[in-house]
Amino acid sequence: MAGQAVTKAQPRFQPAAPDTAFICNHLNVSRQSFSHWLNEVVTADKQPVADVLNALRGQQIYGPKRPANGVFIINEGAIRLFRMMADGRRAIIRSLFPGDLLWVGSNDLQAFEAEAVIDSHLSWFAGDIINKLMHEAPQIRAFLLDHITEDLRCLQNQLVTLGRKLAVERVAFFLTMLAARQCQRGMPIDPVLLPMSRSEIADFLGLTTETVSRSFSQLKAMGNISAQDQGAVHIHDVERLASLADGL
Amino acid sequence: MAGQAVTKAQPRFQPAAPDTAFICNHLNVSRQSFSHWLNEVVTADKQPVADVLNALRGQQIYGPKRPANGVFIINEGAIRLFRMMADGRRAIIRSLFPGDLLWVGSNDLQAFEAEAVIDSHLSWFAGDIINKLMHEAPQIRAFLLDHITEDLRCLQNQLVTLGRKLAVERVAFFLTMLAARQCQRGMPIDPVLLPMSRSEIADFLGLTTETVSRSFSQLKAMGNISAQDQGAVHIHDVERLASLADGL
DNA sequence: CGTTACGTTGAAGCCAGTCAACCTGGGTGG
DNA sequence: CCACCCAGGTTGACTGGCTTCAACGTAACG
Repeated sequence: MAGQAVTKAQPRFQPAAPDTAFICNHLNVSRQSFSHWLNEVVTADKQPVADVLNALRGQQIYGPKRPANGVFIINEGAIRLFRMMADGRRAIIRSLFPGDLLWVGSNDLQAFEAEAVIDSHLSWFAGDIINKLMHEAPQIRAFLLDHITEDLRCLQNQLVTLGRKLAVERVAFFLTMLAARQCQRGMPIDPVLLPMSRSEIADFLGLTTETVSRSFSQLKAMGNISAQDQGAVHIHDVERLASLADGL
Repeated sequence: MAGQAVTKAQPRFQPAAPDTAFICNHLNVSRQSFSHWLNEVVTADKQPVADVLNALRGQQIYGPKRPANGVFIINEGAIRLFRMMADGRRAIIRSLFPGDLLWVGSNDLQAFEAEAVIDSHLSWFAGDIINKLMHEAPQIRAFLLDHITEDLRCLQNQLVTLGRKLAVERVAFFLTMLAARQCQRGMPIDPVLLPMSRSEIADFLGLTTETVSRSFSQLKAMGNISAQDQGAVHIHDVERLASLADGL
């Protein structure tokens, strides 16, 4: 189940910075398509700048054993960022969906691991390429910075949730967030898809599977959500669920 | 107690980007002095690029009412980033000390407030100035990016702490972190200074003042720390405290 | 010397964790 | 095809760690 090496379409994980000549037309594109556009960037001799990676369900994408410096873009699938404590406690730091970015710092080896929740497809941009892109294309720099500050805000929301919210509020927050991200990606909001198990949700919200399950039931009983199967949920009133998540 | 307007030494909170001509010599300086060095950056006509702000204890520095886009640098004092929930629950997201940076995103109004824990002194760099700096001085860009990824890692640590750790482990984590930051800033490690009250620590760790107090007592009883007065703590064995924080 | 804010300690209550039983659906093999 | 297994989800009963409520101690300040 847990990760072997990832299948790599092209074998250059950390190549020397190519002489990039960018297609810097039509840059006023929306957020999620910008990620997609980045994948089209090529060098002067028409070589793609990004490394393409395919990761099967459960495979490790990044870990302490593999220090690096650069940015992943998630094209398809779902990625989880997590950290294990010595005694087996797991904390899921973030879930990444198509269009999301994953920064991997250079300083010291990172304190988290990343693996595929479902079969996924990603691109890797090495640090020096990112540097070059940020230097030569201000729009890309702005995009990357926007994204990283968005990540910060997201983590701040999670901190408030883990620090001060009750179980039901946490689950309500989780569903609201999933719904928001889903429509941010241009998908319909009605069936909110849960591409992860209860124990993943639990480790994400700082709860146990049982408590997550109970909170789901409670939300159903209160008439906030209903579920056909256990991988999809229908939210009756998004506003109401959101204010429930904020303790109102 | 809670914030009036901050005293501003120079009255341009969001000025037009000046024609910056930078002193880009001697850039191989260490982390904390780099922040200090940034304050020395001037425009072509010798005007300082940064806005200087003084904030008294308890004054608000940034809030939802004051949307902006740029970077604060903390020169002196201590700043807390926090979020209030509607019913009064408070979550402290981060404490900032001299040398730390505070990014304020542009997209939508931020979901946190910042205020001075003790009398503080900061610099403000508006978004367009930051942009210009990042474009013209790659070292500054690298420094800023390093700092923001460091922030991310820090928030990730907090998430693990709030999500999966017991009360004593949280306090141990807190003290370890303070100690680390203190020696990162070139200060002696021996008396770890606590420039905040128990209720601040509580809101930072997702606990109550009582539980924080009990955990301190427990750490004393276990022989991990000792305290002369309640604003300074002596850690007997930093390694041991750190591993305690990791649940070992 | 009283007041006030903050910290500590104790006792009781509650929310979420733990343990366990049961259910369901999907895969396997007889 | 059905019996069987197994992993994941739900629900119930009990436990435990943190919160809540409350009393007391202590230091700063007028």
